[in-house]
Amino acid sequence: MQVSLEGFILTARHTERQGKTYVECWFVTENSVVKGVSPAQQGLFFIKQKDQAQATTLLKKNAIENSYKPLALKTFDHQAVGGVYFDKNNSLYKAKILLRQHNIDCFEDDIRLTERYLMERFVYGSATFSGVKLSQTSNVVTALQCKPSQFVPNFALLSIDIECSERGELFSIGLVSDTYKCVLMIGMPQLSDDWIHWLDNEKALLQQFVIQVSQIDPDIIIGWNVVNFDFRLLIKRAALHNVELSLGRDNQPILWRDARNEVNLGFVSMPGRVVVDGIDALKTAAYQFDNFSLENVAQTLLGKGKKTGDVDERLTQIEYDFKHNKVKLAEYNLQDCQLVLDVFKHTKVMDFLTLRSQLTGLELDRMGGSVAAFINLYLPKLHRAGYIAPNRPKDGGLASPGGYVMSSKPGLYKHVLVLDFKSLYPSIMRTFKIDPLGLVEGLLSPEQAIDGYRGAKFSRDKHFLPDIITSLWQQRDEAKKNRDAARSQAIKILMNSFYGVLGSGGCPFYDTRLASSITLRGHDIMLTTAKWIEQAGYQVIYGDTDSTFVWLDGEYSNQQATQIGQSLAIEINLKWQQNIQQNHQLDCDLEIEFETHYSQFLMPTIRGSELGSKKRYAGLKTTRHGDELVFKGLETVRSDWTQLAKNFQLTLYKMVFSGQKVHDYLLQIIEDTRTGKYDEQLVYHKRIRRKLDLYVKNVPPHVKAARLADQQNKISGKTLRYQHKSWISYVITINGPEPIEYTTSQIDYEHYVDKQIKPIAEGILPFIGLSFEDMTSQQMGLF
DNA sequence: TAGGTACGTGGGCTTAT
DNA sequence: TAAGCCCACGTAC
Repeated sequence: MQVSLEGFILTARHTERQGKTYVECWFVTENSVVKGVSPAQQGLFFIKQKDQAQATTLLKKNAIENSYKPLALKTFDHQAVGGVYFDKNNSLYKAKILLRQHNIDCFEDDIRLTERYLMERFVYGSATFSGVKLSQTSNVVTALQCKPSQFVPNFALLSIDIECSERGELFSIGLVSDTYKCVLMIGMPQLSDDWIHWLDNEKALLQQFVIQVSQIDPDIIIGWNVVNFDFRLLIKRAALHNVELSLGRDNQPILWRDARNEVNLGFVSMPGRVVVDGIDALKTAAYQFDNFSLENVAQTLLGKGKKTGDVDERLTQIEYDFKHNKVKLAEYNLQDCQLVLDVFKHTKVMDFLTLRSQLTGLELDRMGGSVAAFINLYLPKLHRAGYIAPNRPKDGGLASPGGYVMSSKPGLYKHVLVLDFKSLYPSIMRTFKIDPLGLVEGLLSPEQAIDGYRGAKFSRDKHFLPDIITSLWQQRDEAKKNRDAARSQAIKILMNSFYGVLGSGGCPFYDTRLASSITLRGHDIMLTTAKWIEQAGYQVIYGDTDSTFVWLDGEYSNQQATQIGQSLAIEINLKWQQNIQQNHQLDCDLEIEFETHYSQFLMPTIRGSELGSKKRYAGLKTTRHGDELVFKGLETVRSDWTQLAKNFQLTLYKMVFSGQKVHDYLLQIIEDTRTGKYDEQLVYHKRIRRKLDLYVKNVPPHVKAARLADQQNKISGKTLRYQHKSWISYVITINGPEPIEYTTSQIDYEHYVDKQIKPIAEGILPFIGLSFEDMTSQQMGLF
């Protein structure tokens, strides 16, 4: 029976049967879940036609089955290529290794079969698919055909969370969806709510979990660190008890893969279901939290969530409850599942991931992947233009410069305006037709081409990126108009990733001329814009990459300042249009806009110098809704400064901006610090970004503290907590840094006065004619 | 299971004195 | 022991 349906691809993989390879996709349709199986597919890569004889001989000698076909395609250096085709994935893999060993270039040999299958059909996430169904009730479609679509289903989400002992023995598993909740708990049945299912032992728990998931039949399983904690442990315990974790659809087993270069990182996959971790998902959607614990995220976003003590305390509590109060543990377990579900709903992060998938073809559970997204979008178009992708540079390629950061003019200012270019790099790529194919074609006919930098020339009409960006830009404007934040965000991130990808040696299209033609054009735009603003009679005091800070010397009302900002923006936009039409005969897509009016603004100097600082400033922003203090780069916004320093800086700047005297406050805070009034604000938090034993050349304070902590943990038989990448909280004592959980020495108050208060005071006091040294030495004299 | 560069700061380590 | 270099971290864009 022939069918045609619309669906969204949950998972796609290739399978082999009788020496042939098939693409197998699981689709969620409007009211069913369908497995589609394609006709037999061949994997392929390309080689230069001149290498064909040697390659064919080598493959034959090694008995690797293949077929070769010359194609009307060429490399970026204009050499004709042919495709080498394989029925079996393993043959392709062996072939590329063999040919590489004999220095024969293979192209696009790392594009996987399923990815190529979908991208060459321009299928990204959604698909209209058709094929043959065996019966009315079957959920399998063979002879699959796919076409692009925009269909989005309602995904069935299931939130899971496990509780276990410190040694990793399972206690319980919570499962919560919109319509169902339960906790599977090991223990003798006792009087309790019916959502608690009692199981005899760990093996029974795991078996029941598989049954439960199969019955709930979710499309997407979510949780908090669910892959690298929950599933990692579930898989380990299942192996121990010889339980098959057939959690996929059609009872397919779940698969675990360790990341290549990371110890504590792995991935799960299973046909027909996707596992999405809340932490990864929020990070991908550009959410930022100081601390990605579920408690903190739920508290920040939803204003709810339980208060928990430190990790040790929590583990002890769980183990205690498992012995003495299982119902309480079950409730706790359930609550975490519910919180994750609530966070997903609140942030609409699945909407974001779905849109990202539709824009890029990346799977829902694929994090990062900017290069892959670029390839998915670009490669099919490139092939149709007669080219294949080059290989990524072996040595990472030549470096390219980044954004232009102006020297700043330090000072305490009134009325500083910030003008920003909207999406500067994408707009440069649009305007100046920056594009990999465009570079190849531009160099072929340089006389009509657009000048780039570092010898680049870009074709005026043969290119893809400018049009892709233009289309995305329009879609984003549309999304903004419809107040569709998830869509707007997904598009913004994708647009901004294009530059990063072209500037990354990990991308096959990397070319320093592409990246430099974007960034160096940015330099020129910044400098020229600043020049025009000065010609208009204002002073530019700073700028970074796409922003320009303009000082209005004099007295202005908010309205007047805004007026000036807006007319400056209009004037500059006009000038750029004229300039680019005149010099390049191109339409200008650059757009500067008036962003902020700071009624008070501090541009500090570099510490211990007269020179203006970069990437550090503070200002009092005036908006319709009132005043707001903004800090950039300064201690207040740095997670590795103490709360004491942050509170001090905030108060001090407020006082200075409002013209208050700071003398008494400064002396008071120093005295209060010394007398122990702020002891709980003296903690440093810092990440330990490497493994603890890799710090050999010099041992920074946070590493010293971490080593002390783990020495103590070892002595008292506790788990070592700092050996791999981790976070440490510590204080500085008269005996040096000590971890907060094992602080024994007296706090070194002079350290805090000297290293947390003094530098912050010295950052701003000189601008109001004061000196920290003078103010405090008078005080010292009194003692 | 490959987005980037530019920058400031503190502190340890090495070296010249 | 002061100066300079380099490492480590976090941040702006």
